[in-house]
Amino acid sequence: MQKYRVADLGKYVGQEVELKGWLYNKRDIGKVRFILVRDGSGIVQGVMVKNNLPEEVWDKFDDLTLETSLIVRGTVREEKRAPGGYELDVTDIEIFQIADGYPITKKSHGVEFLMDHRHLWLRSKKQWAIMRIRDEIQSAIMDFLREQGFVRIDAPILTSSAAEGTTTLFEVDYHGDKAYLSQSGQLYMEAAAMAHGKVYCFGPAFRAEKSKTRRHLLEFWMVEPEMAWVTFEENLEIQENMVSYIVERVLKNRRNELEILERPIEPLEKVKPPFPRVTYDEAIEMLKKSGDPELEKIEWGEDFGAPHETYISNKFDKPVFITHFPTKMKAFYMQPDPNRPEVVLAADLLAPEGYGEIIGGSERIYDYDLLKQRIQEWGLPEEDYQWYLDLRKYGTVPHSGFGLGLERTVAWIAKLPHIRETIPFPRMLHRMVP
RNA sequence: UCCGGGGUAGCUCAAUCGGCAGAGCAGCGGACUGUUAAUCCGUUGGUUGAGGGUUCGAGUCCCUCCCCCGGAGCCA
Repeated sequence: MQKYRVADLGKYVGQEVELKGWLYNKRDIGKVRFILVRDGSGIVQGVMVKNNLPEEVWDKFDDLTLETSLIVRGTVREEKRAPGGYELDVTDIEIFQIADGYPITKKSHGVEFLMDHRHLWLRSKKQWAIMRIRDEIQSAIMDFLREQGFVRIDAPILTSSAAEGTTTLFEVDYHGDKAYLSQSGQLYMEAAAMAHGKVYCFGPAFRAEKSKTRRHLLEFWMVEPEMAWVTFEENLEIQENMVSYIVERVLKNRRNELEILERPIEPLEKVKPPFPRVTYDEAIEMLKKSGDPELEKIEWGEDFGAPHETYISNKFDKPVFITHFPTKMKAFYMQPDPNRPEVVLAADLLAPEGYGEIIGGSERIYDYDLLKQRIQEWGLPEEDYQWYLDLRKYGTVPHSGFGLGLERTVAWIAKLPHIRETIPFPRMLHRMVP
């Protein structure tokens, strides 16, 4: 293992250190040569001066190619001109393996080429920054929920039927039976919430729709908290607190990565509770008055498309909740508004800057008879939902939960044009390799 | 699945009306003591996605197929 890391070089000014890593770039201007070395924690520039180096060390520069693995020794020096503030006066280079013909060069590449080389693209500076922001968001989510008393409960990936009966699922052979890759762990979390009070699952979800947009993956990660004795309003408060905490953590711990991505931080600094709430009815009214003939076509009872969401969210500089959707539009398990049964106690959270829905949540039906009726109305196979109905039979309580899409959250916070760069190895309609 | 755009050197792209397939970068050789995608000089590199057709002649026109990108629907 390496003792010294590029990220910690500030601690070793004036000292000799040994870095183990890869050649990121090199430049040669004659009797002075520069090597950029990355070690996973960061990138540092090493300086080689011909008059100060033994010839055999000086000559090793000629063999270095992009992504050659090496061990570099040198003295750390503070340097204002260097990104990061430190440089290494190289004293020795030990080549581990010369990388011959590294495909990703310093010039521009197209998406297809980069995606074909995703296993190597991950080494690039921006991709490195994105993965570290993703990691910070995941950690922030887990820390927040743990702090709030949630227990992490893992949901199964292989399931016997659709959770919501709406979306297309990936079918797998289950020793002769049909099984499906999970599209949501929610129903299982409802069971677990009756055991632990507050629970969440955090894992992959699968949707087999042939989606081909910048907001969709076939395999994505979702965190799904579920809480007993929590009603609609309290559910929204937890969501806005969690999202605000996530943003705060990224601003605190991943400032450098945001800079690498040239992500403006002012919009993120505004993300503090409470978030604005707009009812579905109000949203329809806003669209009707938008002045855009396409948007004005929408009628009550229709779902929003991406342009509708963008229009609404652009009216606010924070994430915005859209609440009280028509019952017919939403999943079978959502609790109707007691005052208006034609709408449900559900809310979507739209991220700012046109990033669309990052959370979908609701209060769940706790009444046995109503839930049974809904299962029938939605035409779902009742026998598959017996265990789910049991939860309403043995000590039912009001409960609520939500699902937050990790990749969409990363895309928004990192301000990326496409969701495919937010996950290490994206699974898309025409992409399963690498 | 539908609509639109595209496939030319390792990469990113150009090629006028159908008339000798080009440039930048990468690679290779050389110059340069502070470079930040370094710069400068020289140089190698082609089954134009596949198949068929029209033509004296096709990267270019026609037909079939394959692949990619963007958008729609679905949703996180």
